[in-house]
Amino acid sequence: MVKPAKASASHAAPAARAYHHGNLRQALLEAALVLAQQRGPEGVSVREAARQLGVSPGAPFRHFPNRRALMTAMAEEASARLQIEVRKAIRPRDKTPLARLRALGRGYLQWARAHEAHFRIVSARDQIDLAGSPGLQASMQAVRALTEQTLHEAQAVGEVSLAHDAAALALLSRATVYGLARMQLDGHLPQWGVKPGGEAAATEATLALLVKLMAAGASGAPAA
Amino acid sequence: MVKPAKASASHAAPAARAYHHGNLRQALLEAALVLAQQRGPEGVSVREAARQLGVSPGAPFRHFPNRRALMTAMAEEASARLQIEVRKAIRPRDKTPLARLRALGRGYLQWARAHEAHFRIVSARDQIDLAGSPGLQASMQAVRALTEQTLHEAQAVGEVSLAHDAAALALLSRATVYGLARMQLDGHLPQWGVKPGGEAAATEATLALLVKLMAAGASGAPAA
DNA sequence: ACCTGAACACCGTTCAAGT
DNA sequence: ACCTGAACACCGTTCAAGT
Repeated sequence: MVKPAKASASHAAPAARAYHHGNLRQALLEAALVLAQQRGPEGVSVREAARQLGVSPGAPFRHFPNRRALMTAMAEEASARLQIEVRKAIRPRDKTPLARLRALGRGYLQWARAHEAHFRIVSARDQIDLAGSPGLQASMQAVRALTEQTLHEAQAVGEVSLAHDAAALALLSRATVYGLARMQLDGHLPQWGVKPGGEAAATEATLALLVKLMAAGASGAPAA
Repeated sequence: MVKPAKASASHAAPAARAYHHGNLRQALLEAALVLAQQRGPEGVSVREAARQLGVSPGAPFRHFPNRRALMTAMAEEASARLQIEVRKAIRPRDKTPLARLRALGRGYLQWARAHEAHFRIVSARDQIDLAGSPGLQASMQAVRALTEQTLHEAQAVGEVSLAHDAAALALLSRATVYGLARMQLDGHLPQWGVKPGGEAAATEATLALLVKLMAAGASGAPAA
C-alpha cells in the first residue's frame, strides 16, 4: 500500500526514497494479512510482502527470525482481538449463565466469519509456533477460562445438572463451536443441508441446540 | 521404499535399472504419505518424492496434473478408509440408535488418532480439491448419511425428542466429533485440562456426554 | 506410453557489504 | 540500527527430446 515509486535513473542520488522503511515490522504484518486474505495462510510469502513494500528479500528477517515467527505474530494479534470480541459479545441482557455461554459461542462464530483470514491463521497449527508464544497461549486460555467459569456458574445456579463433569462440558462447548467455525469456513455446511447464505443461522441454531440440551437435564433452576 | 541402487559406473550400459518404474503412481502416493507422516501435509514435496523413487522431477506430472491432484488422491484413499472404519466401529451389541451414534463417533475419533497424517490430509481443505473429487465427496456424504439416519432412528424410537431439529442434531454431532478430532491432533487438549495420554479417554467421554444430553430430553423410550 | 533433463519462475534464509 | 543484493538450496511445472 505504501509502495514507493522506483528511482528512475541509475546514476542519480537515491534521495527520493527513504533508506529504510521506519515501520517495516508493522507494514510486513499488514501486507502479510492482505496476502492471507487473498490466498489463505499458506499463500503468505515473505518475499512477496517485501516486494510489495519495496524492500529487499532479506529485510524482513531483521524483524522476524523466520516466516513462522511472522505468522505467529499475526496469530497473536488475531487471537487478542478474538478474545476481546468474544467478551464484548456477552451483553448485560444475557442474565443467566447459559445465555452468556450461548452469546460467547455466537461471538466466536461471528468473529470467525467476519475475520476469516485471521481465524484461519490462529487455527493453522503447522504455520505458527503456539508453544513458543506465551501471548497466544494466554489469549486462548482467557477464552477457555471464560467458558469454564460460565459453565460452573450454570451448574451452581442449577441451570445445568451437577451430574455432568465440568471439564467435559467445557470441552464439549469448545469442540462444538470450533468444529462449527471450521465447517463454516471450509465449506462443509452445504453438504449438511445448509443452504448458501444460511451458514450463520445454521451454526447459531446448532449452538442454541447444544445449550438447550445442556439445560434439559437440570433440576433446580429458578425459572423454566 | 523401492529405492533402486544407483548405477555404479557411468560408462557401462544402464541395464541394471528399469527405464520406467512400472508403478510410479502408486509409489508416489506411498512416498507422499511417508512425507506427510514425517512433516505434515504441507511438507509433501513432489520433487522430494520423485527423488526418493529415483525418477526425474518431471515424472510425477505424467500421473498427476499437479501437486494438488496428488494430495487429493491421497485424501480420496484416506476418506474411503475412514468410511469403512466408521462403519466397522458399529458393533451388533450397539442395539439402540444412540449407542450406534456413539460408536460411530468413537470410530471416527479413533481413526483420526491412529491415522493422523491421513486425517490431516482429508481436512486440509486448501491442499486438496474437494469440489473436483466426486469420490471424496461421496465418502464424506456416506458418513453424513449414516449420522443422519441414525439420528432419525433415535427420534423414531423415542430415544431423542422429536422437538429437536434433525438437521441441527446431525450438524451438532458432526461438529463436535470433528472439533474433538482436530483439538486432539492439534495439541489443544492439554490446555483444556486433559493430561498427556488421556486424549482418547477425554474425547470419548465428551462424546458420551453429548449422547447423554441428547437422550435426556426424550419422552417415550422403551427402556431407560 | 512413459520418462529424462534442462529450463523457468518462484520460494525461505544467510551474510558480507553498504548507509 | 537497519537495509541491500548476491548467493544457496530449495520448490512446482513445462516441454522438447529420448527410449
